[in-house]
Amino acid sequence: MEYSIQKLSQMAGVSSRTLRYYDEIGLLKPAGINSSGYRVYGKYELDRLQQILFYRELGLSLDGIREIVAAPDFDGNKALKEHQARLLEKRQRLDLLIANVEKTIAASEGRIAMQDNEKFEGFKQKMIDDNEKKYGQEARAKYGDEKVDLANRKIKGMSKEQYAELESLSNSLNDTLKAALAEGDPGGELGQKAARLHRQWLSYFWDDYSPEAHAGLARMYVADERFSEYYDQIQAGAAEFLRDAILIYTGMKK
Amino acid sequence: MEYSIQKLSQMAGVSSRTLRYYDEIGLLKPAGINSSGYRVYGKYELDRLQQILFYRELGLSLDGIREIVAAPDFDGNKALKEHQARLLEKRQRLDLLIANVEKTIAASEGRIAMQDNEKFEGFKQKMIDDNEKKYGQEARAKYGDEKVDLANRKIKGMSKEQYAELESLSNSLNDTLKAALAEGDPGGELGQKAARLHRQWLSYFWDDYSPEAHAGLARMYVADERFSEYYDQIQAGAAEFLRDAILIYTGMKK
DNA sequence: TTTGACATTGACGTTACGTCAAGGTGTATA
DNA sequence: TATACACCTTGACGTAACGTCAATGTCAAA
Repeated sequence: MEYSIQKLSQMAGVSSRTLRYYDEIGLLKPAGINSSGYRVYGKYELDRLQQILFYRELGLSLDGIREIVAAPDFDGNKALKEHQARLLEKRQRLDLLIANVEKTIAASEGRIAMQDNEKFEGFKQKMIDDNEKKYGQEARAKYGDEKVDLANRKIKGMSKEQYAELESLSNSLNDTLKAALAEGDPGGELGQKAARLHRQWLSYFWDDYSPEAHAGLARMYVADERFSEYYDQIQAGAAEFLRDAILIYTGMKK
Repeated sequence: MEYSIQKLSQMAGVSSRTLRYYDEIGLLKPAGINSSGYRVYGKYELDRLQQILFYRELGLSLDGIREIVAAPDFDGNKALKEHQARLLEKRQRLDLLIANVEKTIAASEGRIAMQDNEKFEGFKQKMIDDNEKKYGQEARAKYGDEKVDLANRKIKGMSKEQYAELESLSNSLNDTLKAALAEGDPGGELGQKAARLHRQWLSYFWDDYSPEAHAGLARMYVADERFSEYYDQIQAGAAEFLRDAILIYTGMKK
């Protein structure tokens, strides 16, 4: 059972260059060298190559693989579980992507109203803006980078289901806000419901809710045109109304 | 709405180096350069960057992305559907990986019999060997490289479901073969069932079935110790028995 | 005035190989 | 026996998509 470099490469489905490379970096040395200087591989090397390729398929770096297959006290189970977790995360992200692509296709085929898609874009934009408002520039120093990154990861790592929840939540918020505007009282039942929904919506991005931060954001909604524009497109004066509702909800006013 | 390179990078979640690189390769040029030589980006660039990142997430190369976002007559729908197909494939592969990892973990925790895992290894090995027998060396010239590669891709690209089917199929084959051995007649009902199952199993790897090739493989099962070893571990003489059954099934004998 | 954050270009490093180039080896065939 | 041809070797440069210095300039705040 002796294999030339090419035979082994064909069996395993890799290039012979790959095998030379693995030899070079000490990941898989041939069993020996024959009189002509050719690499000779045996059954052991085939097994080991399969192991290597297994881990490679899992997305590990060759360095990582070397550590794994070389270490005598290697806790394969632990590493595998860690990797499984990573794979599941990856699939979640992939599912989100697929949902997005599907949505984009559907939108461009006119199966769903284009407005929906615009809203999607708008929200995505607002997420980033909100986040930047709270954690941007000045706040970055205050809260530390980990928190910013955490929030960003939160948005990015959202599953399809989470995203759908978020979307229906923001729909409720919009509807409630409209109804509350008709009622006319930010401190009224509907106004306070809107504020509560807004808090729920916020909790998707912030780990640590505080009335102060919430109220601060509400004030920004009016001060910053990017936000007031967004809410006022629902109805004129909506940004101000929502601000007042939140200020009352958080106990900052009246 | 003017953004510095860093602001834009933070909003979009990429590094400023990335933006410089995109400028360098002409993928995303800043809106302008200010008096200090700083890059200045605007709303248009933000939108475009999000588009770029969207496609990047889908796994496209920057070159590919440039083509898409640069072409004015670009058929977005067609490209999107292609991407969707690619994504779905990717998820299939991921599912297979996850299933494999799960299996490996389960095996190492003793939740499933280790033999199952060994069988898995054995089968994978045998797939490669079978394939090499049919398409290796001498046959490679005859059948052409595309066919070899096609078969290899077939094995690698198998979905979890397909793999499960394949496995249950080989289980049936083993059971039938055992029963047929007890019956003792390769031409009998059970022997012929085994041959039929073997043909089905083969069809997972070969696109073009022919009785000649099938019979050829059956002869190899006895001639080559790698195969006879595998089948004889089911029961002594199994390889020979299977060969005879296949020869009868393909009309090459009696 | 100095500090510190931010910007610039330039250039080398990284991973996991692909792809020549220049040459030696082994064997089937004219 | 010559030669064609597939296979092997090492060496070295190329690739993608940035990361990571280095050296230097800009700008606002203390």
